[in-house]
Amino acid sequence: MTAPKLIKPTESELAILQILWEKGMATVREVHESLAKTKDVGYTTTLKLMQIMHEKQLVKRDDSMRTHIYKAAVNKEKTQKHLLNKMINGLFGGSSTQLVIQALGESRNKTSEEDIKAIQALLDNLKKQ
Amino acid sequence: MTAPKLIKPTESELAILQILWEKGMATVREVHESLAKTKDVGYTTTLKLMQIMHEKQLVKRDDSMRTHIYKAAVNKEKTQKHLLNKMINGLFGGSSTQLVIQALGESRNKTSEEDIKAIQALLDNLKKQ
DNA sequence: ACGAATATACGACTATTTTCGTAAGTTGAG
DNA sequence: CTCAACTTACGAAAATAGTCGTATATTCGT
Repeated sequence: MTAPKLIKPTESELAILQILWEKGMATVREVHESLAKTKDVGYTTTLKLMQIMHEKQLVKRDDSMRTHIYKAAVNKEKTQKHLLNKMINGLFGGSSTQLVIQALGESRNKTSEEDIKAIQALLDNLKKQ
Repeated sequence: MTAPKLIKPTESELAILQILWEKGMATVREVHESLAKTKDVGYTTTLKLMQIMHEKQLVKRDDSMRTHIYKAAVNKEKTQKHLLNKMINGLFGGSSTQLVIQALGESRNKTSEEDIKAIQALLDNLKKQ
């Protein structure tokens, strides 16, 4: 049992997970530099956050070297699904399609050909039922 | 200026807004009974929360009677959009379609004929561009 | 070898959110 | 009228989240 049952990252933790998912693995410094682009925060704050995440088992780390290497310990898709479900239940009365409708309305501009095809495929699949 | 610029209800506040959106208007007692169905919380807790929400302008109230009547002061769709965007940016790398794909995969069962049509229409619209 | 730069650990302070006890006023049944 | 039930207001404790200063250790360039 390595991963936590209930995935409940805070907002800051999510920002860090985001970066780790993208990079695969990273040092505190790397994560911090990335964070610092959009948020004004001290290095030790990032460090502390990542240490807490380690305690909570949200991230794994290799501390065999002086500079520790971190990686996400929770699955990206699982986490997305989990939080998406929470939002669907908490904000869209349990209707995932209601959320989809809102979200599609949201994508004013950049919806790629492939994305549309992917959605169409899912939709066709739903139609069959 | 009645409504707050930035809509940032907490989780508990969201639960209350949810109820107010559904009921239209309600007393603290009504909201509390509704909340109490799924969460074990004291009456004065609900009351306090609603008072805070009033300060924050998240709800309006008619206090001309002893028992005050509350109603949501923020628009449901606006709030949904706002939080959806936050999730899209914070968890789906800014890609709303990525979220849609996840969400559609989520709707295992209950996707009504109408819902599918609505989504199809939006999709057709996107295709044209 | 020495000092600057950089790393982790850790405690503590701040802020926010959630919780509820208690006080005090109002209402309504009998 | 009187008391029990109910209401709002308020303060403050408890829980959670985010912040960073400082101590200490390690590394590296010169």
